[in-house]
Amino acid sequence: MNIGEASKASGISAKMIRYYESTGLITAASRSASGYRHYTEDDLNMLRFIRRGRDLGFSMAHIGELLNLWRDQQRASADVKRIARQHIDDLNQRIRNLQEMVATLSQLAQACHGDNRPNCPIIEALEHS
Amino acid sequence: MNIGEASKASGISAKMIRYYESTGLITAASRSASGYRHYTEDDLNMLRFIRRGRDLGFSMAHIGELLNLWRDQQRASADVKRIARQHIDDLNQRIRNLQEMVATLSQLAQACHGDNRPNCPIIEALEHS
DNA sequence: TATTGACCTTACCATCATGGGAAGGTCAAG
DNA sequence: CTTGACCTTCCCATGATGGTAAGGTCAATA
Repeated sequence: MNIGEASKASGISAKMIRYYESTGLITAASRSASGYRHYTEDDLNMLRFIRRGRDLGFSMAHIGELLNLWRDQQRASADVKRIARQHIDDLNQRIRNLQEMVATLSQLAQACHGDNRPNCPIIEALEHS
Repeated sequence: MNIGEASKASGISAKMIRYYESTGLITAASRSASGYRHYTEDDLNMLRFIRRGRDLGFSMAHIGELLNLWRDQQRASADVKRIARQHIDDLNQRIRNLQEMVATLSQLAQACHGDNRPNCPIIEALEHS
């Protein structure tokens, strides 16, 4: 199938499929006589694998590692688990950061009258915290 | 004071101070005869205002709006509150997304033996979910 | 058969906020 | 007068994605 169909079937834009190829994340697709990329069912499975990894927030670098492990029938599941755990830790750190921001901002917003007057604890907090 | 001192005092890199100037977020600093940027205490307060906004996760666009409101003595606190609330909603949405990823990944990681064998529910989930 | 419209190709530019580095000018202390 | 710390502008890179432009291909239809 051509790249458009592969894009629809995998949920990855044609643009990104070409980009993944250019960065070496995926091997170059075979080409028709006229230069059109051609994708097999196996290629499609790989693209879906990538999309699911992205949906779980893995970076391209991590997805590259996971793809290698996927292809390696002799892999140790410990290696996969290590990458996943590392990613979970990273996600949790980001969540904590965001939650701290929300906590601070919520307090300030609650204390703000939100009317026509200029006095505002949010602005004050930004002025000197 | 010069840009290096302003950078240390505000916690914003000299690089970013120049960038903020180039994008119009802040007005161009005055210059010495030899072209060095010069910063007053007022400038410093503005830079600190920006850094605190960044610490709270506001985008540059939002910080621009907040700066305008800060300078506007006739501002309505409702405008500030609206921006803050909007940002809180955005942060909460991002938190929910990340939490969903963590939930899925944690389940998978827990089910993964993490040993020398290749069988791995994480890889399986990426294969076909 | 000629045209049309949907598809494909590459190549370049933009995002957002930030850092790195090069090439060169300025300043103050020794 | 030299040295080292600072400053200037300019260009490039990031990560993952989208946009657009200029041009080639393909299949169906008039």
